[in-house]
Amino acid sequence: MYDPKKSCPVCDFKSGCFKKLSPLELEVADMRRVELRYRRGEHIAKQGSFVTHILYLQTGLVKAYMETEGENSMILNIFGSGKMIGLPNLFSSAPMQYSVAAIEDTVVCAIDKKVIEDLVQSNGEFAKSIVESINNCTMYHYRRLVTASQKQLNGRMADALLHLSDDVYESDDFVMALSRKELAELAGMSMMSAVRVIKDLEQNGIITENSGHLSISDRAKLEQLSKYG
Amino acid sequence: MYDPKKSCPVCDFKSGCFKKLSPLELEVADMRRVELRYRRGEHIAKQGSFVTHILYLQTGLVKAYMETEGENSMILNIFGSGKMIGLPNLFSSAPMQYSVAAIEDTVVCAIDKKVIEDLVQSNGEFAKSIVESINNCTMYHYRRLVTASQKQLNGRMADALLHLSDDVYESDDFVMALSRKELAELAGMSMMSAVRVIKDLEQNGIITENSGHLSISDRAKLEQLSKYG
DNA sequence: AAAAAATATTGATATAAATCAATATGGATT
DNA sequence: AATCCATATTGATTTATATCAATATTTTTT
Repeated sequence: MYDPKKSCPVCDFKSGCFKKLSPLELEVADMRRVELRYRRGEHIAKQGSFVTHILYLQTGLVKAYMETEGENSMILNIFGSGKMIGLPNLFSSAPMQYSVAAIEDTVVCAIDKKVIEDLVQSNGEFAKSIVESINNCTMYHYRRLVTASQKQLNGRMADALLHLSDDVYESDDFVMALSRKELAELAGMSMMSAVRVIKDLEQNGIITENSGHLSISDRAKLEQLSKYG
Repeated sequence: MYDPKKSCPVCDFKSGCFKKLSPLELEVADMRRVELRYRRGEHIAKQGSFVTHILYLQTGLVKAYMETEGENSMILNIFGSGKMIGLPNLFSSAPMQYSVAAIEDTVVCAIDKKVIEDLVQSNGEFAKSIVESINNCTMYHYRRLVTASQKQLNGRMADALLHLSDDVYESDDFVMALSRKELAELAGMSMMSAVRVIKDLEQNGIITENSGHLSISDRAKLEQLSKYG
């Protein structure tokens, strides 16, 4: 059922930052790592728990979300393959700020946090690429904050869809793995509002949806909604 | 008018991460640095411009804010002395994502970005402390995002005040340097709403304000508002 | 295949918060 | 001290969006 796990040095799914490592460094990382498989819907990490490992997303799709007072949580980010999860907890004993769950079947490498921390300190190129990776997230969160606090329904949904298209699927045409509820939690609105807004986008020919497949048919308009809507 | 500027190796205002540097490294940084003084209200950095320097806030108080479509901008963060500004732009050619302006008279060290980047790559302890610093910001932005998208007026203002008290002034009792408009932009609401909410907090004995001095008289209630309000 | 459960859709209503508008206050400038 | 301008305050109204409630559809379980 499980493929035999490949060791880091010969792994084809290597993350950008791991390409900066020597064979020896990769060996060390390999010894402090486990490969984990999750099915659609399964929990991967729980908000409030200790962070002992950094997760590298080999294949699949996950959501990082904050569970808040009240029942609706809020999705911080959707991560596709190649992304690292947990970097904000490097050099910190703070508990996990968010939970992680699989949206699609997912394979994760869990690497001892200490190994990553040591590499940041001992390998300048690696440190650089970790900082780059964290900073990309920061930029996204800035935009996200503006979206959340200044835009209304159409603009918020447009931003959520553009994020999926640009950063996650890297295509105008993708299998929409998120439920309406999840889309609502990503865009920051109630599920009912999400349904209405999406219906509206379809009726205006901005997006097309059939059998779980979403395509952005009028990107220009969607971007305009993101700006002014 | 200007004090003679002290060189980095003997500076008492040194940031945490600079304490990790050797005298030689400090010399190098010192040569690629200018000290700048700004008066209350002055612009320090402009959104959209190239980022050539990392700013170290020696003394004073500044706001980092995003200028958005429409006229109200949004304040991302208030920084007091000892903070570094511009770290998210390390190893990136992206333009400045936000503007920075002085709220109080402020002294800033502007250090060549390249110098900081080189130090991250060559000095592991320095890299560690830069990552720590970025990650603290990230944690704040996560909380901020939840505030913006899930809380209503009272909770949003409570969070803004708690941020000022906990992270900026580190006291329950401080000179409120922000105008109502700025408080509104920090809490994510209209200025009129900010006025009303603050009036309410005063009437309920949660905060006290006189002659520009704010004190949190009932922190427990304020924290409760942050949670459920 | 039938039943049950979860998810999605739609319309009607309630509510939070923005906007509009008028007035007040406090600093700055002359 | 008088004028001016920016900031602040307050009430009335409008608007966006959540909530409530009913129904439909899809998915899962039996």
